[in-house]
Amino acid sequence: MENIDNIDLQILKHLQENSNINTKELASKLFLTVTPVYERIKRLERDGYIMKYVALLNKKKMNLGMTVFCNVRLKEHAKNVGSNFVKDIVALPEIIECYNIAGDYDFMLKILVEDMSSYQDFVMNKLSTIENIGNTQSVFVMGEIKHSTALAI
Amino acid sequence: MENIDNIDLQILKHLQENSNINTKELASKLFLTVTPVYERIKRLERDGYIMKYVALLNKKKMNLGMTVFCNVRLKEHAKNVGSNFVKDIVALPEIIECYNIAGDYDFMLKILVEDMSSYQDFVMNKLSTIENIGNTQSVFVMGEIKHSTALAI
DNA sequence: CATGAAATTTAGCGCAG
DNA sequence: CTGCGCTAAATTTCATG
Repeated sequence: MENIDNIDLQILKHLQENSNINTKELASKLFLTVTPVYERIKRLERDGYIMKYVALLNKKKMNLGMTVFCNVRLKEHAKNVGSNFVKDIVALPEIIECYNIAGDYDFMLKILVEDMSSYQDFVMNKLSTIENIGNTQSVFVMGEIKHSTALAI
Repeated sequence: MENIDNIDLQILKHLQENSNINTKELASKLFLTVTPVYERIKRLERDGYIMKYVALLNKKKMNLGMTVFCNVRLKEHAKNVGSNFVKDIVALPEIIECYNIAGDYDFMLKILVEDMSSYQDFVMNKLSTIENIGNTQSVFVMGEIKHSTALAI
């Protein structure tokens, strides 16, 4: 963030919204030629400001229209117990995100499934088989108001 | 999901992880030539399976290292009141995600800020100025275990 | 699925602040 | 001496047969 100027920020803003924009078009938006834009993008990638380029899919179309946040409390909090839990969590593809949180629960999971019965199956046959889970609380998403992958920069 | 076969799924899987892979390389992974892969990608874009292509940035590097989930309860639940709230929420760039949820609270917000004092500033000077917010509960993220934009397909 | 033209990416080189 | 513009080769995209 030290060695990154306003032009870099403009580039990042655009690439966050659409990474398939070509260098020429991006350059014209910034009133530059392709070379500086190309070199800046490469530098931003090299220096780790840009992590990766991905395609975002339509959840509904992929039959994953149901989102549930699941708060999890562990039984024990020994270090190895927590890391075993983490290893199991990472292996479950339905779990899109997992955070270690402060407050009443230890972890919050974001889970994507097709419908309620898939969620039931997930909880009964996958989540519950993970050792050391104390109790859980499911928060069902009724509507997605805003969902951005773009950072406010 | 009806008119989409296993090859399409393989393509989507790869593009979810790295959308900058070129058609030639993707084709060789799938033991195909570039033409069918190219045409399938275009079809998946046209049919809305692929929503957009984006660059994912490094939060820490962009000085947005702190994640907070904020549960919000409204005072009133009249329809126009809720939609005003939604309009205000969408306008705040710190709010990366917003869900209408079932349970004790009405909405859950995912907020990205630099540090605790930025969060205090956000709550005091931005969130609190939104009309009709009853009460809020902040859940601080201590660690990000898993964070994927890729759907499990 | 192969081919080839068009566009874009990528790299080298010279110039200005 | 860093950053920009120009030019040209390599690569990729994309329409046609």
